Amino acid sequence: MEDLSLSTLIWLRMVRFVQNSNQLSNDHLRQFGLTVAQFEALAHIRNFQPVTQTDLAKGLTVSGGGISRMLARLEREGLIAREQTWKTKHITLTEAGLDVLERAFPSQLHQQSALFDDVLDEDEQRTLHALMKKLYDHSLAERAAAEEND
Amino acid sequence: MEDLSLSTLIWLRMVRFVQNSNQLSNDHLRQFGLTVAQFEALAHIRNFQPVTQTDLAKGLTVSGGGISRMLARLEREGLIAREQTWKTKHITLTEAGLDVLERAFPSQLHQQSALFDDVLDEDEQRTLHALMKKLYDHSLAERAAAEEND
DNA sequence: ATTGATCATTTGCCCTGTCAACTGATAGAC
DNA sequence: GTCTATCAGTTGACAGGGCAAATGATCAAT
Repeated sequence: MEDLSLSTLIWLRMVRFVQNSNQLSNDHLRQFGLTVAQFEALAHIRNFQPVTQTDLAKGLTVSGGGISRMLARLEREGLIAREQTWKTKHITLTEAGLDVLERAFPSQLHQQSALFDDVLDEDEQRTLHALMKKLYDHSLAERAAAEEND
Repeated sequence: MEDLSLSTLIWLRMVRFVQNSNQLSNDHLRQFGLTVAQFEALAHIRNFQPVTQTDLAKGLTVSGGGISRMLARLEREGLIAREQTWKTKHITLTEAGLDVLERAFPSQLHQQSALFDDVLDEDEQRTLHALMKKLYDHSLAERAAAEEND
């Protein structure tokens, strides 16, 4: 076992934390018949509807293909509607979609926040937020740079 | 758009950062014909071989089913060997597996570390590491608690 | 009007990953 | 010795997601 660098250790903890957190969210959302990805898609649609698939894909950072399939499932289950105008499809929540989102939203956000609030005080959260912003912005720039020379 | 709590903002940034980072790693590892998951599996096997599938699954935090499939692919490509003794299978790297791992390892670790080293100094990394440890440990405890009452 | 270029979306093929049901093998209990 | 509980691993059905090739629809130039 080689000795890992500090950044590698941070990376490992972060990946595992995100995995655990997603797992917990999935367990929690199961009672509403939703997955984390679906919950996030519904929440994003509610905030931006009507929205095109391309914009939704960007907002959720998934590929066009991925969003197409997920929306097909959500449509099949009657949670969203896709209205085609011209060449783009505009996505909106159905009654059922809004209903399940409103039932799931509060407890999901609470469950999610608790993971942070239970162990980090306000100051620590501010610090973490600032650090994550730096990392996130940098990773975005790297992704953009990778796009360029392809 | 509701105003999101600080913890939710941190969460979003962290998830997106991990996504971006994984994507960058996948792009990088493509030249070696590996995915991030495969890279991590090979690295883990090298450090602990010979190792059983169950232990490997625990080490990588994936389910037994998931590890079974991934190892089947790695075996098909000749990167690992599975030796069955009694009821358990012991996994080791093949020559080819060790070779590709040793070619990919340095640049992958470097690429990975750069994401942190480029924007965070030593102090910031120590702070982040400490915060992530708290979060990670807490998420582990929560997962354990969820297991209990099922 | 026809031909192309362009953009949104879909689809085939693949990898990752979960869960639950199933197979095989071993170890005890009788 | 047989029967059963248990444990390692596999497999089917599914969701999530990537990439690349194919569709479809619009728009611009001829």
